[in-house]
Amino acid sequence: MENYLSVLNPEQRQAVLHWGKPLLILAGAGSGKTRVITTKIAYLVRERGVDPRSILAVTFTNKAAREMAERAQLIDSRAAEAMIRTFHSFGAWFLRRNGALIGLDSNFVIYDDDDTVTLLSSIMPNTTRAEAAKVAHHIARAKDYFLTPDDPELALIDHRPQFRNIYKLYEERLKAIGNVDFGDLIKKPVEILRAFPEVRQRFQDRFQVILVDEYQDSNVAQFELLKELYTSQTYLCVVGDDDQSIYRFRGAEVRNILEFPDRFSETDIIRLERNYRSTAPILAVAGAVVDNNQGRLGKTLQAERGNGKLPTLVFLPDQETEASFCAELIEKSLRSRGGTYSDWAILYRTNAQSLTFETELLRRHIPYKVVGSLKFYEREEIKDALALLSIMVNPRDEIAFKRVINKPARGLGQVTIDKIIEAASHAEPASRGNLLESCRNILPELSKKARNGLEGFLRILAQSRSMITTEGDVCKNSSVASDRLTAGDGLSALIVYILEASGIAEYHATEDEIAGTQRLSNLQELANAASLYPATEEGLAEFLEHIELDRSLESGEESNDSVTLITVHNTKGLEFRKVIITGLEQGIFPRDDKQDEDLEEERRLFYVGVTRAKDELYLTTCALRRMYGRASYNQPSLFLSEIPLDYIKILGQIPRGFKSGPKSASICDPSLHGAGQRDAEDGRLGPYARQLPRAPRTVSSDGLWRIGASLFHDDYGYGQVVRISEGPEGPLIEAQFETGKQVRFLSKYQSERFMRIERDGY
DNA sequence: CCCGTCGTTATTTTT
DNA sequence: TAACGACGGG
Repeated sequence: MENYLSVLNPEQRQAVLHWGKPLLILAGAGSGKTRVITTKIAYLVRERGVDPRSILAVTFTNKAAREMAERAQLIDSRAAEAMIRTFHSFGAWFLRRNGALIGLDSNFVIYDDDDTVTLLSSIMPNTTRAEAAKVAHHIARAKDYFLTPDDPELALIDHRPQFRNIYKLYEERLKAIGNVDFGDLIKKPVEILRAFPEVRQRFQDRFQVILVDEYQDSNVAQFELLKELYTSQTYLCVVGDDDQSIYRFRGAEVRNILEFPDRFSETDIIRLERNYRSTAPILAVAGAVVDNNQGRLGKTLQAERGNGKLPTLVFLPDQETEASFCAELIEKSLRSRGGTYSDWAILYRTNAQSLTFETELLRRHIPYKVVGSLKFYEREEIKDALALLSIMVNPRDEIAFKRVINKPARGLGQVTIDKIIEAASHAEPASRGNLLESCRNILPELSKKARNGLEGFLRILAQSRSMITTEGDVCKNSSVASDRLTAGDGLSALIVYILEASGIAEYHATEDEIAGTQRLSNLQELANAASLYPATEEGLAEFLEHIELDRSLESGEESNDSVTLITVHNTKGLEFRKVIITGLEQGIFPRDDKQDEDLEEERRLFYVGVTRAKDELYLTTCALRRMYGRASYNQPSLFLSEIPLDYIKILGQIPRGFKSGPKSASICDPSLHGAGQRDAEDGRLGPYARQLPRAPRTVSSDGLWRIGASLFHDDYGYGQVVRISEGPEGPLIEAQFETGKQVRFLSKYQSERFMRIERDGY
């Protein structure tokens, strides 16, 4: 392990060894960012004598947090004691310990977006769920931007005067219930740190080192959290890539990273620009497009892997042809050049686009998997099961209560349920809001049928409770007559019991029979997942928190070889040997309502997609697309026109009016581009202009080509070099093929695709 | 209680 | 277009 620093390149090593002033590491795609962070954690513990418990490393995904912890521990096992968590998991950890200061019980349950919408619906009677969802979205954004209901800036999120009141009401209800939403996991800790200096002091003393990964995705509230934890004694290091900030619509604030050097004085900046993932032509395309963004710190990726295949841009008539083109491309490639299905990923902007690909791949028996569409925890049966568990943890959870109190039907109508909730809200302070207690009190008033049903429900919950307050295996003695589900260890036995006894299992088993669904097996899967947790109060709370905060499903069936269908957003952090980015049309990607900052974000999204590719990149665009039952003729994506023509190989019919990017050598040479009308628009052409125009050459400056030289190309057949010019990217070769195709390519990007068949004398 | 039909409604989604 | 939820007839 003494050599763990020697595997780093100079910039990486500099980033690892850096200490003192705040540090911003601008880590380009594929530049070994994770290696740097993990090595840095280990280095701090090992060489700088930093107590691992004083290190706080925050990420955005559980996957990233896990990977970071694992890899740091591989270098130094003491790193296990560092606090490596997601922002939200850190917030939950903080609130369980300090929430009491603002009247939050430690047994809170974390509401997901769906629960939030349900709660809002109950606050806003006579509104549709869609409307409630919109308000919920706005409240979530407000929290992301650290705005309270009385903040004047709230109008920037939702200008309607009643929004403020609804938000306030929502906060009151959430507080009465004793639960929190995702936004609270960040916002409330900040409020506590601000209101209680002694708490702030404690945390500032504890965390001497703060590392933040994917900093470009942080929101305003998260920035505020960092500010509260930060002192001049703290070593703060953030890592990110402004070009990969793609979650603005969820409150991510790219300015956090852009303005980091302004917010923390004397910031050092280290750029990691060596890319170990993609070949040069792929990075050239990525760079050419993202360079059109104004709001960026700027960096240029260097391809450590060197040259490779030129990316291909394909013009297609419609989405069916697009799907069959992709399928054929994959099949042909596998046949002629080998490789596996899992080398391939088909990327699209919106989930709806996956359908055509699925149909086509299915038809051709090409194995595929759709990433991200599995919404396991949003399924009705799973939400039912979680609601039962939530009530056990927090008997004030009215959303969970309403969900399962009359499911399956126990003869409890809307009126009775409202009465129970109403009574609970007026109870003595000690049991205020406690719905189970309220149920007990109301029993005498009910009809026989309703009373029996409710008594049965309470008995089941009481029995479940007895299973977790006592030690260990008592659970297995309490099994129910039926055996739809199989109980495993620990908490799974409790879940199986409560699902069977409550009738939820039966309810969904019936549903399975009718609709041929897999609900029971989903419930079984949930129970299985719980077997890792002890059947104790803490185990149950931990299980629920884990589920709320980590919804990525690690399904065990990842081993089979298949093509990946995935939205561009979902590809972040992933890589594939061969990537096809589809639907590159104006209106789809980018959506045509996007302007300014939103357009720049779409461009970053395109950049993310392109930089996923290791070896081969294909871009497809359709003239006609049917969406939502409407056919529309779309222009090729703006981003395609930002790619210099000589950076790509083009297949299919180029629509008239399509122009390639302005910054390549080709566009700089007026003789190649008639009017060169873009030049005037683009001020950045200035520096290049001085190199132009240049006299036509007969021999390229690198000596590889001369006019008249013969060459061969896989797709275009035989041809001749007709023009040679020198651009800022080196010699630019223009060739005329027998098929009539005229192609321009940069000499330095010539691959095996442009084969010289007559050796020049140079 | 079950099934068919109509109407609605469609970005992206780490937590 | 197509998928899903709400509602009403049998």
